[in-house]
Parts: sequence; structure tokens; C-alpha cells
Amino acid sequence: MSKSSGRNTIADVARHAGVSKATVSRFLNHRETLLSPEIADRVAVAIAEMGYTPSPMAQALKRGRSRLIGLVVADITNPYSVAVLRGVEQACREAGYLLMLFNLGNEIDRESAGIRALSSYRVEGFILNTMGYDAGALLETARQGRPIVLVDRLHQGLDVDFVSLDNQQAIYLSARHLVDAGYEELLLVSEPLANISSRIERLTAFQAFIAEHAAVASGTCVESRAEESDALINALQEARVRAQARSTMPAVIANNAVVTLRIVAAVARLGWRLGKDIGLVGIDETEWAPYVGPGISTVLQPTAELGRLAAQCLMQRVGGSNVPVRRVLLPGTLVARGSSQQ
Amino acid sequence: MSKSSGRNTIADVARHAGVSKATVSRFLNHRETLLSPEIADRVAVAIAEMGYTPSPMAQALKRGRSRLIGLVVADITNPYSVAVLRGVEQACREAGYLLMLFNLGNEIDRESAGIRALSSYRVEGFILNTMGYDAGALLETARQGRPIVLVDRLHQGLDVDFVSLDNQQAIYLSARHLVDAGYEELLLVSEPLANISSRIERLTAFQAFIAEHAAVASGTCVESRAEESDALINALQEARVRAQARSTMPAVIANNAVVTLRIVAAVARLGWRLGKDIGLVGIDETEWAPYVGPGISTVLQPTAELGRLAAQCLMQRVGGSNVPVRRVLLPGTLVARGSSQQ
DNA sequence: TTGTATGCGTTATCAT
DNA sequence: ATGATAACGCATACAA
Repeated sequence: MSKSSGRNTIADVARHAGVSKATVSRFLNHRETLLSPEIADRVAVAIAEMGYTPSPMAQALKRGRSRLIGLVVADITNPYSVAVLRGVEQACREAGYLLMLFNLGNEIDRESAGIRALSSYRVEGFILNTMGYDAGALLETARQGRPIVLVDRLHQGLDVDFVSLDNQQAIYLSARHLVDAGYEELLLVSEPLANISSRIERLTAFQAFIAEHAAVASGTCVESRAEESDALINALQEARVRAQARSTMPAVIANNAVVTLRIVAAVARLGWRLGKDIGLVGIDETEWAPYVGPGISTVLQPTAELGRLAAQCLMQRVGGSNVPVRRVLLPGTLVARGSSQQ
Repeated sequence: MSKSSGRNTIADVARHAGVSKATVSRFLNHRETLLSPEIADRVAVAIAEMGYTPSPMAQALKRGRSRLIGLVVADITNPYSVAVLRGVEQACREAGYLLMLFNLGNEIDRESAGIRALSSYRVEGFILNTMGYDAGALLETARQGRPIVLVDRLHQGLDVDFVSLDNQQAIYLSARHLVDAGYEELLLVSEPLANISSRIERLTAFQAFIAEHAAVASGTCVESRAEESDALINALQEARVRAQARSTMPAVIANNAVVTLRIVAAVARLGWRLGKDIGLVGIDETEWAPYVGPGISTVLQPTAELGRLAAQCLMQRVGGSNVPVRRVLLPGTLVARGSSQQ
């Protein structure tokens, strides 16, 4: 290879090889169209010598397809989103697609801007993990028939593929684990529902579990906000009082990693010991879970797999498939640690 | 607004407004070129009615500039990288640039692929936070005069702008804090140097600090690998023996958050109490630092600011500036918690 | 099998 | 002040 890799155009290669642009283009795109070996060779050599790379921009313009997938995430700071991103990225790469990322930074009003920006780059499909405030209406105008896959958060009124943790399974898994460990007074702590489907589903599943297991356990739910640590502490204390009426300890299910951390802080403030004085299972595995207190039991989401599936669903539709809308739910895995052992 | 936002072309708008494409283009780009208010109005209305958005692809093709900045990250899973990313993103957005992210997923051999991919999309500049294995040689061929800014990791032989934490200051800050807190036996724990400049700088700074403070403290260094937790435990125990010879407790500086977690695990295995039996300051603030043990003291990097500066440096050069190569070092901030209080 | 010519959506150069 | 037109880099219908 000699000099520039990007500035060279197909015309340069053609000239260098002593053929027409069309021939070079055919060599690149339609290898099957048998061009005489001699010519093919000349082209190949020229391409190699010049380090020629086609301009995806020009290709996209001409073809109408960009080989780009648009990924919109609510908050790139969220480890869950990053983990999914990795799966998406890998699947896209294997299929020859490049990922165009748009991060909302939790500013929901940028959602429309993000979709528009991606749309203007002619992404061939969208993967959305967002708040979904007004996406429904907006999206229809912006996507122009391009497929969409939703991850983790379902938007009502948007009839598209959906890939997510099986929230009911995850909650049942956690609750049953805690009950099996001897806890009878359960508390589900969630961030404000804010109409986010995954949070609502987990809440609903929890209530269903409690209803089905009234004989062996009772449970309550509470929303936790960053600013109101006292409310959480109160909820914990009340749960403990109720538990002691049954001569047991209370146990908490944390709806996500953020809440898990808040509970850890509250428990520390109360001077309780995780596992001993209160049980805890957190949804979402984290790097620090093994090292906080006696280790925090978690439900591990198959994030990479979720991302891969989302990308594959999308690319299948990009490829023209018209199968009915799918809901793909993957089970979580319990990682038992000290926080759920009395 | 009425229907499609992306498929409409400048020709559609022109037709709709009863003017030529050139006029619409001028309205969009050269507002200064006075077009008659009446015509300008017609165009404005047409654009609004059709929800027209120019195609960045076509613009890039024509202009030769894409308004794209390429960001290559060694590992998107690393919270540090994500934090910097947010700063970069914001600065780019404010300047009307979009970010094209390429994640290496810690596979260094993908570095060249990443740079090539970005390059082929005609990004106007690169921000690199990578391992930098062979970047030096490679880059020169791929970047074609496009500016580069390095973040956190300097590549030798690459004479470009560099933005990073002031590693010496961070180490001095940590070490002095520990000495002031009464610890006299210091231990620096680092991941394998692997020729990564930031790790080497911190090590060097630590050795310098020890040399300058021989009267009040002594110190050693150790590399930690994920697979060798025993080595770390041994190093900790040896440090304690040395400290006890001076009737004090040992203290550790962790080179990054990963190492911090390993130290926490080792300390737990030893049955020691953070702060009491061993001091700890970790470089890199994390969400979990307040909740592990008595709270872990950290050095907070101004990540968002680092990202912003990197982006601004880059865009200044993209704008044509030819100022001499810069090294921008920002100081860290100590967040004192229980792990450094005896 | 290969070359010529056209168009993708823009912007810029020329006229008018 | 506005309009026709060429060109950006590429892929393809059509001609040869």
C-alpha cells in the first residue's frame, strides 16, 4: 500500500488500472459477474496499491441504503444500556453494519432530535432504549417505514418488535429465592414508575407473586427517589416491624442497580447487616455486587444476548422479512450471595 | 408539518415553493445573500410544510466535510471512557458536530479497523482513547491530515494534542492525604503497565513522592492481575508487616476503579477493616464508592471537562488552526471518605 | 465482458 | 436576486 486510503476515488482506481469506473464498481459489488481474470487482476492490484476504500457516503446516496443501524439510548451512563450496546454492536458488525449511537443523556426532549438525526443519515433501522415520552407519534413520521426494535422499554401504541428481560420471571425468581431463604416479609423498591413499562411489569409481577403466596409471605411496594432517602429508611423500618410480628426478618427486592445502592446506603445508616438483619436481592448484576457487605445477591440479565437478539430482529426486517411483531423475553439468572442468606 | 421528514429532497421543496433548487440551497446556507423577503418566505413555508431536512450524506459528499467527529474507545464498558464520552458529545453537539463512536471492546487488533471505518465516513477529526498498539504508523496513513486528540493515553511517536488527568498531581494528592492521615507505609497497586502511559506516569509520580518524603513515609509498588488475587493479598500482608515495624497501618493507592475493587475484595478476605486496618484511596470516583465499607476515598477526575476540552481542541484544529501541539493536564479532586480515616 | 451515461441530494459556478 | 448546470463518489441501465 502506498499513500492515501480515503481520498482516492473509484475514478483514480479506474485510471490506474486502465479500465472504466464501471468495471471497478462491478469488481467491488458483483464478483459473480465474471469479468476477465486478466482485468479483474489489474483492478485488484490497483485497489491494493492505492489502498482504495469506497466512500460509504456516496454508496448510501446512490443505493438508498446506508448499512447503518441507529441506536438511541436514554443514558449511556447506565451500565445496562452499555451492556446491551455491546451485544448490538457485535451482531451488527458480524452482519456488516455499523452502529450510529445517539445518547439522550436522560434528556427526554432530545429523543425527537436523536431520531431525526439518525434518520437523516438514512439509518436502515432503529434500536430504541429510551424513555419513550412522545416517541409513538413522532416515530411514525420519522422512520418512514424503517423497522424498529424496542429494548427493555415498551412504548404503548407502537406495534413493533420488543426484546427484554422476562420481568415476571425475574421477580418470581427473586421473591421465591427470598422466601426459600426464610424471609416472609417482602418489599419491592422501585424508582418512580414514570410510565416505564419494565418498572410497571415488575411491580405487577411482585403483586401477583404476593397474591399467590399469601400463605407464606406478604409484601409491599415503595417508590424511591434520590432526594428522599428518609422515605426509604422509613419503609425499611416499617417492613422490619411487620416482619418481627412473624418473628422473621424483612427482605427487599431492588428494581435496578441504582435502587440497590440506595438500599445499601439506607441499611448502613440503620446500622443493619445485610443478610442478617435484612435480605436483599437486586435486579441487575454489577461489578461491585460481590464486594458490598457480604456480597449482594442479584438477578443477572443476559444483556449481551438481549442486544444480539435486538440487532438480529432488526436486521431480519431490514432484509425485508415481514413476520408478525415479536415479543422476545429472556430469563434472568439468580446470583446468590450473602445478602440473601440469614 | 405534514408527512415525511427524510425522503423529501431539496428539489421537492423547490417545486413546492415554485423556485429553483439553488434558491432553496441559498436560503439554507447563505442567509447573508439577500434574497427577496417574499421569496425567502415562500421557501421558509415550503420547508416547514414539508418538514424538510437536508441529507447530511449528500452535503458531506458535496462539501467534502461531514460534520462528523470520530471517537475511538478502548472499552465502552469502562465508566471512565463513558464519562469522557459524555463531555465530548456535549461539546460536539454544541458545535453542530455529530459523534461517530467506534468501540474496540478491548480488542486492540480492531484499532486499525476502527480508524479505517471512521476514516471512510470522512470524519473531520479523531478523538482516541485506546490502547494504541500500532496506532502511530497506522494513523498516519489513515488520517490524511485530519487532526487527532489523544485522551488519557499518550502514544509515543504521535505528535498530537493530548488531554488527560494530571497524573502526578493525582498521585501526590492521594499520597499526601494518606500521609497526613497518619499512614506511613504506602503501596501503589496498578494494573499491568502494558506500556500504557497513564499507568506509567502514576507509577513514576509515586516513586518520586516516596523519594521526596523518605523522612515520613516509605512505599512500594505492585502490579495486580485479575487471575492472581493471592499476589495482591501477599503484597498487602507484607505492607502491613512493614507498617507495624513503625507502629502504623499500611495504606494503598489504587490506580483505577478495577484495582480498587480487587483491593476491597482482598481486604475482605483478610478480614481487615478499611480505614482501621488499612488505608485506601482509589483513583476514579464511582457510584459505589460511598457504599463500600466505610466509604472509599477517591480521586475524582474531571471527566466531563476532559471530554469537552478534547472536543474543543479537536474542533479548533478542524477549523484550520495551526497552534503548536498541546498537552492539557487537569487536576483531580480528592473525595475523602472513611477508607482513609484511621 | 466492458464502457458510456445518468442520477442519488447537495452545493457552487456560472449566467441572467 | 434568481435560475440553469456541473460536480461530489458511486452504482446501474443501457449500449456495444
